[in-house]
Amino acid sequence: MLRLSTLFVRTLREDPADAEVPGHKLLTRAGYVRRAAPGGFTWLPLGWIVYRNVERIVREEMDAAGFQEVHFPALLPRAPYELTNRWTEYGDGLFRLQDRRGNDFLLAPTHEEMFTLLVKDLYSSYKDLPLVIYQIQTKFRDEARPRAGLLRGREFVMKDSYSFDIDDDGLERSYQRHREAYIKTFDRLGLPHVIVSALSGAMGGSASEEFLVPTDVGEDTFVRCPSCGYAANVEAINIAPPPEQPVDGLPAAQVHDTPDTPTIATLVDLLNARPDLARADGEAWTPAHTLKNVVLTLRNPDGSVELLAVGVPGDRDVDMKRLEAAVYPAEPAPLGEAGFEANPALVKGYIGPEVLGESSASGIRFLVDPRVVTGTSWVTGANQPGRHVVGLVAGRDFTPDGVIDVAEIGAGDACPDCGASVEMARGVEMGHIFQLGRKYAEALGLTVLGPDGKPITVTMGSYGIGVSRAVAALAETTSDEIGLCWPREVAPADIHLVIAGKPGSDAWPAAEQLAADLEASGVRVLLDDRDSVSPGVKFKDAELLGVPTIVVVGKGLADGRIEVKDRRTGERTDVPVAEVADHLRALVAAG
RNA sequence: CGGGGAGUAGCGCAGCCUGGUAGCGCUCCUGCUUUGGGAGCAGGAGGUCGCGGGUUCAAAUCCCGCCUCCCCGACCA
Repeated sequence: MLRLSTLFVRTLREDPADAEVPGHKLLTRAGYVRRAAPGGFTWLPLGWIVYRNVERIVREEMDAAGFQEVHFPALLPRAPYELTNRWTEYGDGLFRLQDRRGNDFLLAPTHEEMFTLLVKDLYSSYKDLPLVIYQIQTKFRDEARPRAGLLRGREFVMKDSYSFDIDDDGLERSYQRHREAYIKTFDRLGLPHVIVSALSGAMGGSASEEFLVPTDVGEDTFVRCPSCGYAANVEAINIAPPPEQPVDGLPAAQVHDTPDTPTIATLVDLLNARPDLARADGEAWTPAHTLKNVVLTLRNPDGSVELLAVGVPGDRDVDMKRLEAAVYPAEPAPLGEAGFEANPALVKGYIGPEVLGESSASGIRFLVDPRVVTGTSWVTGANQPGRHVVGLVAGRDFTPDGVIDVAEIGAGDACPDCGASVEMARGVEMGHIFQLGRKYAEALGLTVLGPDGKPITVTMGSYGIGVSRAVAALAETTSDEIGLCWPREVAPADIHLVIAGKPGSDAWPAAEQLAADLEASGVRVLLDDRDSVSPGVKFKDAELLGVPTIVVVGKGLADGRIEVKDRRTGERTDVPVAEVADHLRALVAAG
């Protein structure tokens, strides 16, 4: 039994100044966590109970799925990460340190290498597979900017599991087992979630899905189709290209003077103001009729830098996150003034396809949005200051080097599957299941002997759940204006029992007896037995702390009644004293 | 990495412009009163004013440097 008279907790009346998101404010005000370092948090007793409940649920569901728990050090030597090149590839996000002899170590951001090497160490036959092992371990990432409290720290707890199979079918089965286990896990945690298509990325592999918890404070943006159920991270969505059109009969491209049109908006205004440039179909010009060509630098992991030109319809901007994802592991950056000076063929504000492309004079690789299909006609830069070309037709007047799908996605865009309008929403990435493939097995030499005595390279999957982050996500999604509001299975207690009578009154022994009765039958009780604290304070604290059921022993006792209040709905029920214990046991059993 | 804002008691803030005994609310402690919606009265505790340097008779306050935290941004040609 937890007693508020002795519990190590202090609730705050005011919001902490360094907290921004609602869940973080409440976790701090309710005395669940304290910030201890930039991106690092101390768990207080109530928070730690909730954390361990979340961890227990995750562990139980992993075990139920037949996965086996192991535990690696968080402090690892450099060598394994050198073998996969991640010592350097991970960049500034990796915490590196040295021991007293100057040997390099790291605080692990993930453990693919260690899992792979462990299996290589112990297993050598196809008969040993499939295998899934997991751990629940503190991870370290040197985030450039920790934010939103526990949601994005530099030290956090993650459950990561890895599957090992001899072929793609086996990998698919391991993947599906995780998918099902994750759905059960999130349902039990009481976390609303959306499964979205995610990037398989440059890591290879065919399938990747994220479990997102929808909330405005999430840092991932995803699209959802209300019509067919399609859902995808904006980084992973592939838009459906329009059909190609015949180029025959389209008017020839013409270059026009377009003074004072440094932006798309001014260009469109000018086009519409010029009768001689009226569109053949009689419609007004819109930004969607223009082709905007953005030149970027790409820095490769080996340090080399190349240029890339991206052509997108003028009504859309390049989405930086989608671009980063599309060119990973290279890092994109704007060209900048120096870049324009170094490439005189590029006329700022008037870049057109003629000077772009690997076979052009500039040699700059030129990739276009999927909407720029053969037969589409565009207004775009004429590579001279103050001039644009009208009627430049893809497939006739220019041929890009390829397609890149990095334009911004917006609400109302067509669903790639069914064509209906999609919705946009934000979410927190709570889980990620991912078919890794053979990248790590190849890099680290993980093979097993097959039935024919020949080595088979193992294929792997990796699957994560943010455990500490789940506590924050729960605080974010289940709380309200007055406080936290935990799902029962993760709550620090089942019953928050408030003694609202005067010290020395009947309420005290009655509440003590009820608490003891409940505890004896396995119901977890948080008893507010503080004297010299007014009932008002106790009620406010009960609402703030977020235990799902609040029981008040007070003035109703004179009539033989005890008040039972549902934290979420606020609904109050008066229950006769003789029945209240059974009533509460039934509530708890019902979840 | 760029731009803003901030750092003064455990928490939230004022004071700084115009240099001169460091303040308010909450919390905490003592006593009395109070006990169904963040109580009242009285008394009290609690400070390296982020760090370092400088100017000055005198610096929370002015000047220089640094550190840290929070927010926004990171492309729009």
